[in-house]
Amino acid sequence: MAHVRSRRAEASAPAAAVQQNVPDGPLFDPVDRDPAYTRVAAAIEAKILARELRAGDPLPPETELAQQFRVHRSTVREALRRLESAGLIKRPPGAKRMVVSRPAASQVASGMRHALVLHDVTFVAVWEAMMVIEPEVAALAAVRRTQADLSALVATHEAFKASPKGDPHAVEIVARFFELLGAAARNQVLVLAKQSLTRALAPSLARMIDTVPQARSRISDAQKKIIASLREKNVEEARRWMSKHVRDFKRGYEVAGISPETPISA
Amino acid sequence: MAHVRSRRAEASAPAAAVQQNVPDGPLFDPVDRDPAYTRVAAAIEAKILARELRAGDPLPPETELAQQFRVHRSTVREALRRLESAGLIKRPPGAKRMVVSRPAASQVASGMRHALVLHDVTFVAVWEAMMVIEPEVAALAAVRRTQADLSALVATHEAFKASPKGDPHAVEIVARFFELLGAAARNQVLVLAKQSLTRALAPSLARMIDTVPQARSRISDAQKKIIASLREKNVEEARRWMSKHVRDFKRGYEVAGISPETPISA
DNA sequence: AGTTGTCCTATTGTCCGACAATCCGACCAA
DNA sequence: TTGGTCGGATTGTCGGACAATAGGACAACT
Repeated sequence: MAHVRSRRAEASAPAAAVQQNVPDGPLFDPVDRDPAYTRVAAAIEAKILARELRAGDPLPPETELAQQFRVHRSTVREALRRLESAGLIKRPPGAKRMVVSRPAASQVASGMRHALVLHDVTFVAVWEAMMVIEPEVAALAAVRRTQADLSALVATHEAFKASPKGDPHAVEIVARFFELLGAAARNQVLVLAKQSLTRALAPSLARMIDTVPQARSRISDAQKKIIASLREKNVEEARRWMSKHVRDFKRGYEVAGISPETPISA
Repeated sequence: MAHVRSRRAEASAPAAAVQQNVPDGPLFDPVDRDPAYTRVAAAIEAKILARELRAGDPLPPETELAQQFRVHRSTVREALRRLESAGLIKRPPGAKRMVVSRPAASQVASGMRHALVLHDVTFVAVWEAMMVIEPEVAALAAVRRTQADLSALVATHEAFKASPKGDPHAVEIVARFFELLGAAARNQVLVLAKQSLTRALAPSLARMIDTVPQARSRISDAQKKIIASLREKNVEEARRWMSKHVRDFKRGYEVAGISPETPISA
């Protein structure tokens, strides 16, 4: 395995190219100089996106990859961390080799949550997005829901009603209700987007529910009405009640004295 | 720096713990055994999300991190690749040290695109999501747009009209139009979601525009109408025209003879 | 004064080589 | 069938090394 000690040559060749007067813009483009681990990662990523490597396929062992790419194993490993974090590969619990995988919804959601948090996105911004998406999801769900969807929603609704007063779990149940609704809407894209929003909102929502006494009953009521609308496949009602439901969140914040400009917390 | 050769001890201690009969659920939780690079990454990530490390702050040099965490530099580097791919840290072009950063919108979008592609999400699914989001974004934009937003939109619209027939660039201009609209709506969350959708749709959209002769003029027309609605701050019209605009995309696909079930391509 | 060349140091990118822990399958004993 | 034991394959981690580059300081040149 030959040492790679030729970066200078690689970099200076283009810079020494013919020079001419060019009216506008920079004369040269910045020369490509991404590290090997980036290229290795990109190469593997490309094969995955092109389906040459399918989800579930085991990746060749690190040593072999190193030989093929003509880089050191450490370099390969850095590339693998890249892909791992992107959710393109993962290690099944208790397995040795890495396998190709499809990014889990939760992974995408958490990526978006990070972005929202670090960009100081406020509660209203997320809420506004929910106001846009959720009612339409409910409408879709009213059309497409199966019996199984209904049962799952009912079960979750019951779980919420049964959850004790100060239960920190309650928010998770609310979140699950939203997720099930997304599933019933049969649209993976919206599910992904929704999930990100719910997850981002969850922590502050928890505070709100604990603070506002009426919150629990209002939520429970809305859930009941939404389920009923879905059962009757009443699109308009589903949309309307979900709208109300989400709007209530903001009201809850106001009642709790939390500013709408509160940034999403980590 | 001491070698760490004690994984067995660490792992078997809990497994050797007291055993008792427990009625339900597994007797033991799976023992934590994530590799060091994961923990290092998690530790740094936590500090970033907690704002102890702010965007722009330079990360300590790898050697120093290695000393602090008591791990080898290679291990630190693997952790850094993780964070890098998550967009939490990056290297400013031509800099040496890594700096803390906030995940760029484009990064989140490309993550979601990967997910959509690998989950075989179809064109209709993305289109449906656009039908949900875009009209509302247009409505918001009609309320919040500034003069500058209008100018930018107009400029892009002109660019689209001016783009030559077979220009593969045209789609990018269409995408930009959508992005500007998102910016005008002043909601970062929706911008993020939108961007993912547009990006995911772009490649197949390109094929459609090239195939369907009327596509260009219809798009141009819709853009004009949308801009006009924003100018007048006419919320209803904005929503209506955007709805039409997006609906047209699907029509274009039908005319082009592309199945709505076509999966999003890479 | 502005440009260019030289030298140093801090830090990254990459490599080499090594070894313990673990997984896996095969093979054997009870 | 169930429960050891054994060897090979592969990962996680480490120590250690060196070239390449960024950034700064400072002298030399025009």
